Amino acid sequence: MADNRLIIDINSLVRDAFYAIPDFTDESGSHLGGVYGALFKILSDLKTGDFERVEVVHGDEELSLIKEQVQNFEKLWTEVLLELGVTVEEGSLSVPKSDALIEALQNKLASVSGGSEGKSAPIFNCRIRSTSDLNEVEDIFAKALSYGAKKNDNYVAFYVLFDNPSKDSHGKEKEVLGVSLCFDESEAVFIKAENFITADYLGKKLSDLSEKVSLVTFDAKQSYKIFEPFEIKIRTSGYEDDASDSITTAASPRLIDVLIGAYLLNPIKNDYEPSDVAKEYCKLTLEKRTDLFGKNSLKEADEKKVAEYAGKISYICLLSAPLIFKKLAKTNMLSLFYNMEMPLSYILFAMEKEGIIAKNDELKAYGDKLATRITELEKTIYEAAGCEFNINSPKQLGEILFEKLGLPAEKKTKSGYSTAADVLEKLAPEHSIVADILEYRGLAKLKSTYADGLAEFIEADGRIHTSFNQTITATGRISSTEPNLQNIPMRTELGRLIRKVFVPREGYVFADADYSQIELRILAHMSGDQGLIDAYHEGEDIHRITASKVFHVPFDEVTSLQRRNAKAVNFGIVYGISSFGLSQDLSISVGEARDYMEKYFETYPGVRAYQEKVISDAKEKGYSVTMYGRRRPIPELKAGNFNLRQFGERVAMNAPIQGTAADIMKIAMINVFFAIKRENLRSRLILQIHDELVIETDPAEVDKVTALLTREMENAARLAVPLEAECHVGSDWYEAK
DNA sequence: TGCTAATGCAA
DNA sequence: TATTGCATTAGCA
Repeated sequence: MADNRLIIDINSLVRDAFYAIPDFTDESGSHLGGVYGALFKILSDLKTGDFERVEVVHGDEELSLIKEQVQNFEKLWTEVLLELGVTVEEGSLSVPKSDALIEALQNKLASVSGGSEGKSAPIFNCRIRSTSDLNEVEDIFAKALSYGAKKNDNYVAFYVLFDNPSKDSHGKEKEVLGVSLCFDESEAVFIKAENFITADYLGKKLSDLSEKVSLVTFDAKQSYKIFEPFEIKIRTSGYEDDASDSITTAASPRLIDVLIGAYLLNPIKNDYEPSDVAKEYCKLTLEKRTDLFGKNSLKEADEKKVAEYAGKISYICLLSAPLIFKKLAKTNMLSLFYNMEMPLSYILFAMEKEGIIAKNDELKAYGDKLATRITELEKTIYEAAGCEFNINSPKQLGEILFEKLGLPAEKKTKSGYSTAADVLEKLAPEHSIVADILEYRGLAKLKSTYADGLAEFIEADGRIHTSFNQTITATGRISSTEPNLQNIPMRTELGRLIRKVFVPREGYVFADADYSQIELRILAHMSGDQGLIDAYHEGEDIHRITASKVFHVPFDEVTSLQRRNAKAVNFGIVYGISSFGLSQDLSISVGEARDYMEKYFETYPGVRAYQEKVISDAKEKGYSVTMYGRRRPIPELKAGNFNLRQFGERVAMNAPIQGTAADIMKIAMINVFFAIKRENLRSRLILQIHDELVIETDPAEVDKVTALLTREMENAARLAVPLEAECHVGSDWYEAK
């Protein structure tokens, strides 16, 4: 076996450490930058990875800031090699891994850690006080106004503190406990919401402040529950991708959400809390909310601790905002931040607030219908098995099928037999119990997750208010939780019927529009492959056209099998397919799958070239990029493990496509939302399902809204191929889709 | 009670 | 051994 090398590209390593993409942290999670961070990263890679040699390469660097660091690093590395007695040849800084190397690097680390890049002491240089005196509060807001109104980058930080939700119901109504403010680094104040100081009052104060002052907070979407930023209040225009220099010298005050900023700078971090921003950007340690208060009501907690917690968050926002701003500018994501994500955060809030009606009675009736059949199936299954057992337990089910009934066991999982649907489907001819189990599984899923699950989320207004999360996905999509309304069944008729319980308000209808193959169209655009681009200009059925070209048959003579295969390849390409994966999907041999892919790439050579380019760029930079500059760090590309690296390559191919689709949908949402506002319509955007938008529509506005929706979606971006959106109207979600 | 694995739903 | 998510159930510490 060839030797395992840890190849270090100084430029990208230093650049990544500098931008903290991917996350360069020490054991405690504190952010490390520059040479110190790079050294630390190499050491941890060396210790954890299975390497025999280390090789250092570097290229030209344009940014002087990074160039300097690269030179520093190179000097340092050469010193280490000299200490070890390794001869340094021109252009080849390669050295075998040894304990001596690790020790020498650790000594270097210790010698540079005393410098400016070492960790600073975690101290909050900020007094925090608390008040609920109306006069005093008026005075504080007046001071904030006079400070913030002087300059647009005189930020005033605030944080709206909500209580924990009461545990009994799913109702998300969380009480406002107060608002902290900080605009002077030496002091933060927590304003308690009590007596004359109501949540409404505080919200009004913030709304007024936002007219003249740049505000910064953590998780703006939550704070919209009490205030409306002035820039949203007066806005009627859609998305504009203005140049970054006009953003940096913004003419009017803006709202800044450091959570969203931190997410854009590192979207692969699991979740962001204020303490994470404190650690990464301010090098301060902030205790986590659950560590301080658990999940109990904060009303029962020590008032002083509560005020300190809220005050510190404002302080962290004030300190981190300029740093996050600078980093967004450096990474060319300012426009993405200001023009796309910030307005979107308000739209998501508005959609959550609007919610969607789900008919409780119908949900219940649907669930009861399922329960009847489930009971029947249980009986049949127990009889066939010869005993009663928990069908929902893969462990017990595996024992029954593969031991008691002696069916041929195929796949194994970590803990036993696999009983996944694709395995069972192959076993179906062996024993009649298998088909019943599959049906049981399907029904049980529908009942637990959808019939029963969704009913739990219907609130007093008869509507389900999902949470749209903007800072979760690695690619820039939004996600939906509590409940997830982005995975309501569609593919089977029985499941699809669930959609009938989602209805618009009395007298209204739904307008539902979805993009036609947006990801494949983006691939055509980004790859610039003329064949694929032409295919989209030729006609409607892209899969048939692809089949025709790939299999060299006339368009009208494409068989349904050929079309199906072409479709699978089209989809697979977007995910960064392997021939094995394709063979699984189509139930064909790996050889045949490889043949299909080869033919596909011959047909669309630009696609292969594009994918290779994307991978090599990502390897060089450590991240891949969407059309709108959104970055997806891919540390896996530097992994020693082959499978992990392969995964990294698939991610590198997929992220720009999925991410660009997400970007375009976000633009469409902004344009749709403000067009509705501009035209004073009563219709409301209520759902987004990645490539689909649902609007609750006043029947009098149907023509206007369907036209608007289709227009804004199709014109959200101008690509080398047309973007197509299909719009349907119906009196429930089933009909409208 | 909290965590992970297995499973399956969507784009 | 196909991308991105979220919810449920079992099973176990």
